[in-house]
Amino acid sequence: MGWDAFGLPAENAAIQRGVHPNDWTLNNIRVMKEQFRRWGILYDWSKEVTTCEPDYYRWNQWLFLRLLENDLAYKKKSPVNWCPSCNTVLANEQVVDGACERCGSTVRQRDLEQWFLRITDYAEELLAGLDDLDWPERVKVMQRNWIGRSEGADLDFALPGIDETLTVFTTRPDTIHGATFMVLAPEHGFVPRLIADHPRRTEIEAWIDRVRNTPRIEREEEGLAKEGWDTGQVAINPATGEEMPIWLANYVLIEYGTGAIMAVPAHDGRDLEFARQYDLAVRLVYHPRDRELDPQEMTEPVIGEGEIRDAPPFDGLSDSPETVRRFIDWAAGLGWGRGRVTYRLRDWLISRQRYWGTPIPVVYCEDCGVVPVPDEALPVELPYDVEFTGREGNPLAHSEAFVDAECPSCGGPGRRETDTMDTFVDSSWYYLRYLSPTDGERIFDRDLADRWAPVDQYIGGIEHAILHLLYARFVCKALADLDLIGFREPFSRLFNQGMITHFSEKSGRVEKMSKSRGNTVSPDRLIESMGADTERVYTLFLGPPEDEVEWNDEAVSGANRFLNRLWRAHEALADAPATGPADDELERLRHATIQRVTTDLDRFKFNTAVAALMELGNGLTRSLESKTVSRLGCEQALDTLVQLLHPFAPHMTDELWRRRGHDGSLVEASWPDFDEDKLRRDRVTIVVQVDGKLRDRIEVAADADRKSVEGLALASAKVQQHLEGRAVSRAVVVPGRLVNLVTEARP
RNA sequence: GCCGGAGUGGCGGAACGGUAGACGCGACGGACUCAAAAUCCGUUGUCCGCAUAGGGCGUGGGGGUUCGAAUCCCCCCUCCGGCACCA
Repeated sequence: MGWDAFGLPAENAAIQRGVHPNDWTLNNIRVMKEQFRRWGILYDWSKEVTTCEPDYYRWNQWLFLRLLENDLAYKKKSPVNWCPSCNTVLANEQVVDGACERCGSTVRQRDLEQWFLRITDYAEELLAGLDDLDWPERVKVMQRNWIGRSEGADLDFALPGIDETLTVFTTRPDTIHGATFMVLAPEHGFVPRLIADHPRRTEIEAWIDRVRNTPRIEREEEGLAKEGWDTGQVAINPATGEEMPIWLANYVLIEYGTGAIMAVPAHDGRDLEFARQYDLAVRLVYHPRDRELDPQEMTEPVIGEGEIRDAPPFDGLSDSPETVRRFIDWAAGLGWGRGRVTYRLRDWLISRQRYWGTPIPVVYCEDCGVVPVPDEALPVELPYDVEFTGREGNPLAHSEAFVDAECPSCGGPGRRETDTMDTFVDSSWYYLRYLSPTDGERIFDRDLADRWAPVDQYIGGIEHAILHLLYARFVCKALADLDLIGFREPFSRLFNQGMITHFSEKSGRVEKMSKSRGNTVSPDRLIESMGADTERVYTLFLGPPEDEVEWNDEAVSGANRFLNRLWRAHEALADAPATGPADDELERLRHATIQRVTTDLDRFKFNTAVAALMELGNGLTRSLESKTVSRLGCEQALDTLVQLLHPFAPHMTDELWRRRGHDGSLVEASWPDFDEDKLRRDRVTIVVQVDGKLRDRIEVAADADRKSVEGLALASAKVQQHLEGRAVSRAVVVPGRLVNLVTEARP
């Protein structure tokens, strides 16, 4: 069990209620442990880990230093996402629709110097590795989308006006003959020189400023109007030798590719829209085969069809990956292009301007610069005595005792880094610490790690699809490259549990059950009234665990009735007869239930496992009431039921187990086995169909051969009635299941 | 727009290509009770039908494959989720 205990909620509680984050967190852990106890949830507490303890976060710092040594951690100034409410920067993955993933505030852009981890070095492996993981498809798809690989080429364009070469990234180098203008992001490095002599320079600069300061959410908004300026400069199209005007526009993003594009309006919707808006030339490369298009009139780009014309030696080629490849080879041969793959994934921003996290272990020295804290000096501990005001700025920065530090290199005066790490760093490797949680010498025991990890079965919510799960994969690969572990993927199999939803009085809708929505059902009260076993059985019976399921307060009684019936069944055992005619039937059901529950548990189908247990319970109850099964048979059925039910309802089953006279706890008892022979029946019910429609059911000996089953089916009066004298042309016999009689004159 | 997932009774949900609706909730009828609760028994997809006789129709819609389709294939609709001015 691990407590992912650092993070903003603790610090916000401190600000709002004046409780220290450390006290608040440790108290929450205590309360939650007690809750687990009441639920009957079992963990191996000797493997407990708490990320906010120095014992743990010291190894976070140690890991950071290794990444720093290997150039996988670095600091740079760049535009970053700033949440004004949380008063900290956020990683791209923590910005959802332009808003803070945690609090929902609109995120602003700020230029700040921040620490990053070089996850982009692993983009290709993170993408390729997904194919071999036994993970839900949707999680893999989300990661693929997030990594955003695109294959294409870098192409060089001469800019005679400023004596530079402009490189653009394009996935369609095969359309270069149709490139009629260039577009740069307003932030592109060449822009100041390109517009230096522009007659309306100040206007352009004002516009650039406005675009830069547009909040991310607005700039990414759908249907945002395209705006641009002609720089008055030109680039030379290396394929045609022609001059092309260079424009600046808000639809080109500095973060992607090279921050500049070649615009091919005939074959790109965005470029076409821009060309029409500013009356720029349009030239077709791929001409549709079935119609003539006037480039000056066309309103839709030509995509994925047509053949190349007026671009020797490529004339006649169709739009295909092979054509793209030939263009790349051609450009490469002439020296103005080369194949390249780009990714949407950005490096992981881990700096946080908050107190309740792992201090980043570096010291700034005027003489030596950025100096890592030596391993022996770890952990850099969080000071307890800090003021929480809620004002902007990290409380750590106001703690002189923390900030003042000696330079580890020269011994001179230094200033400690006050940024703390994103809590996703804490959770990116914790599974390795589980193996040796108290080891004071090492981050983890490599031998144990290589023996136990990767994790065979991981369980988590979909909300971690591109956060925790991507970071943990990255850190695993980095650890492997640092030769600290011998595997490159942390979690072999992943299961996504669904959310529990419930009607919310506040919104009048069925929503995710959460405290903030005020639609929670207190497990404590339910446990109080019906017991933890009812709570557990019902929760598992709700529906498939991977689905979103709605909590139904009324349906809980079903689980409660089931358990009560079982208890009464135990009390009724004494009245069972010595011998019973239906012993075999209950015995068969008992074995069938063992089989069903065992396989259902393996498949995580807890809802159908509970259903199977209820069926055995019903069978037993009926037997006891009708007194058709011997006492021994009933006792066996009850014992098996109690054993199979134990993981679902541990408290009551353990009690019943003892009352039945067994020694010890069911936790230590073995799982029941089923006997194939006992599953067999002597006589089976066979369904008879005529032309695929159910017409009758017949009883036959289980080992009856096809011919005799067919004969019995034909002998059925109901079947004869439906055949109406038509001849049977074919009989499909599925042993033990059905007979389908196919007639000649079928409709 | 691209990609992924899902549509089954009044409700939650079951169904290796082989009896659609297991199991549970709810509802209705009955037993017990002075009464209620609890408990127990029965009915409960829908339509025709006096029927607890028989039959028609039924797994979002339309085609197809098959002796047989909720399940496999194609097209469409709706909902949920991810990505999206990504060159």
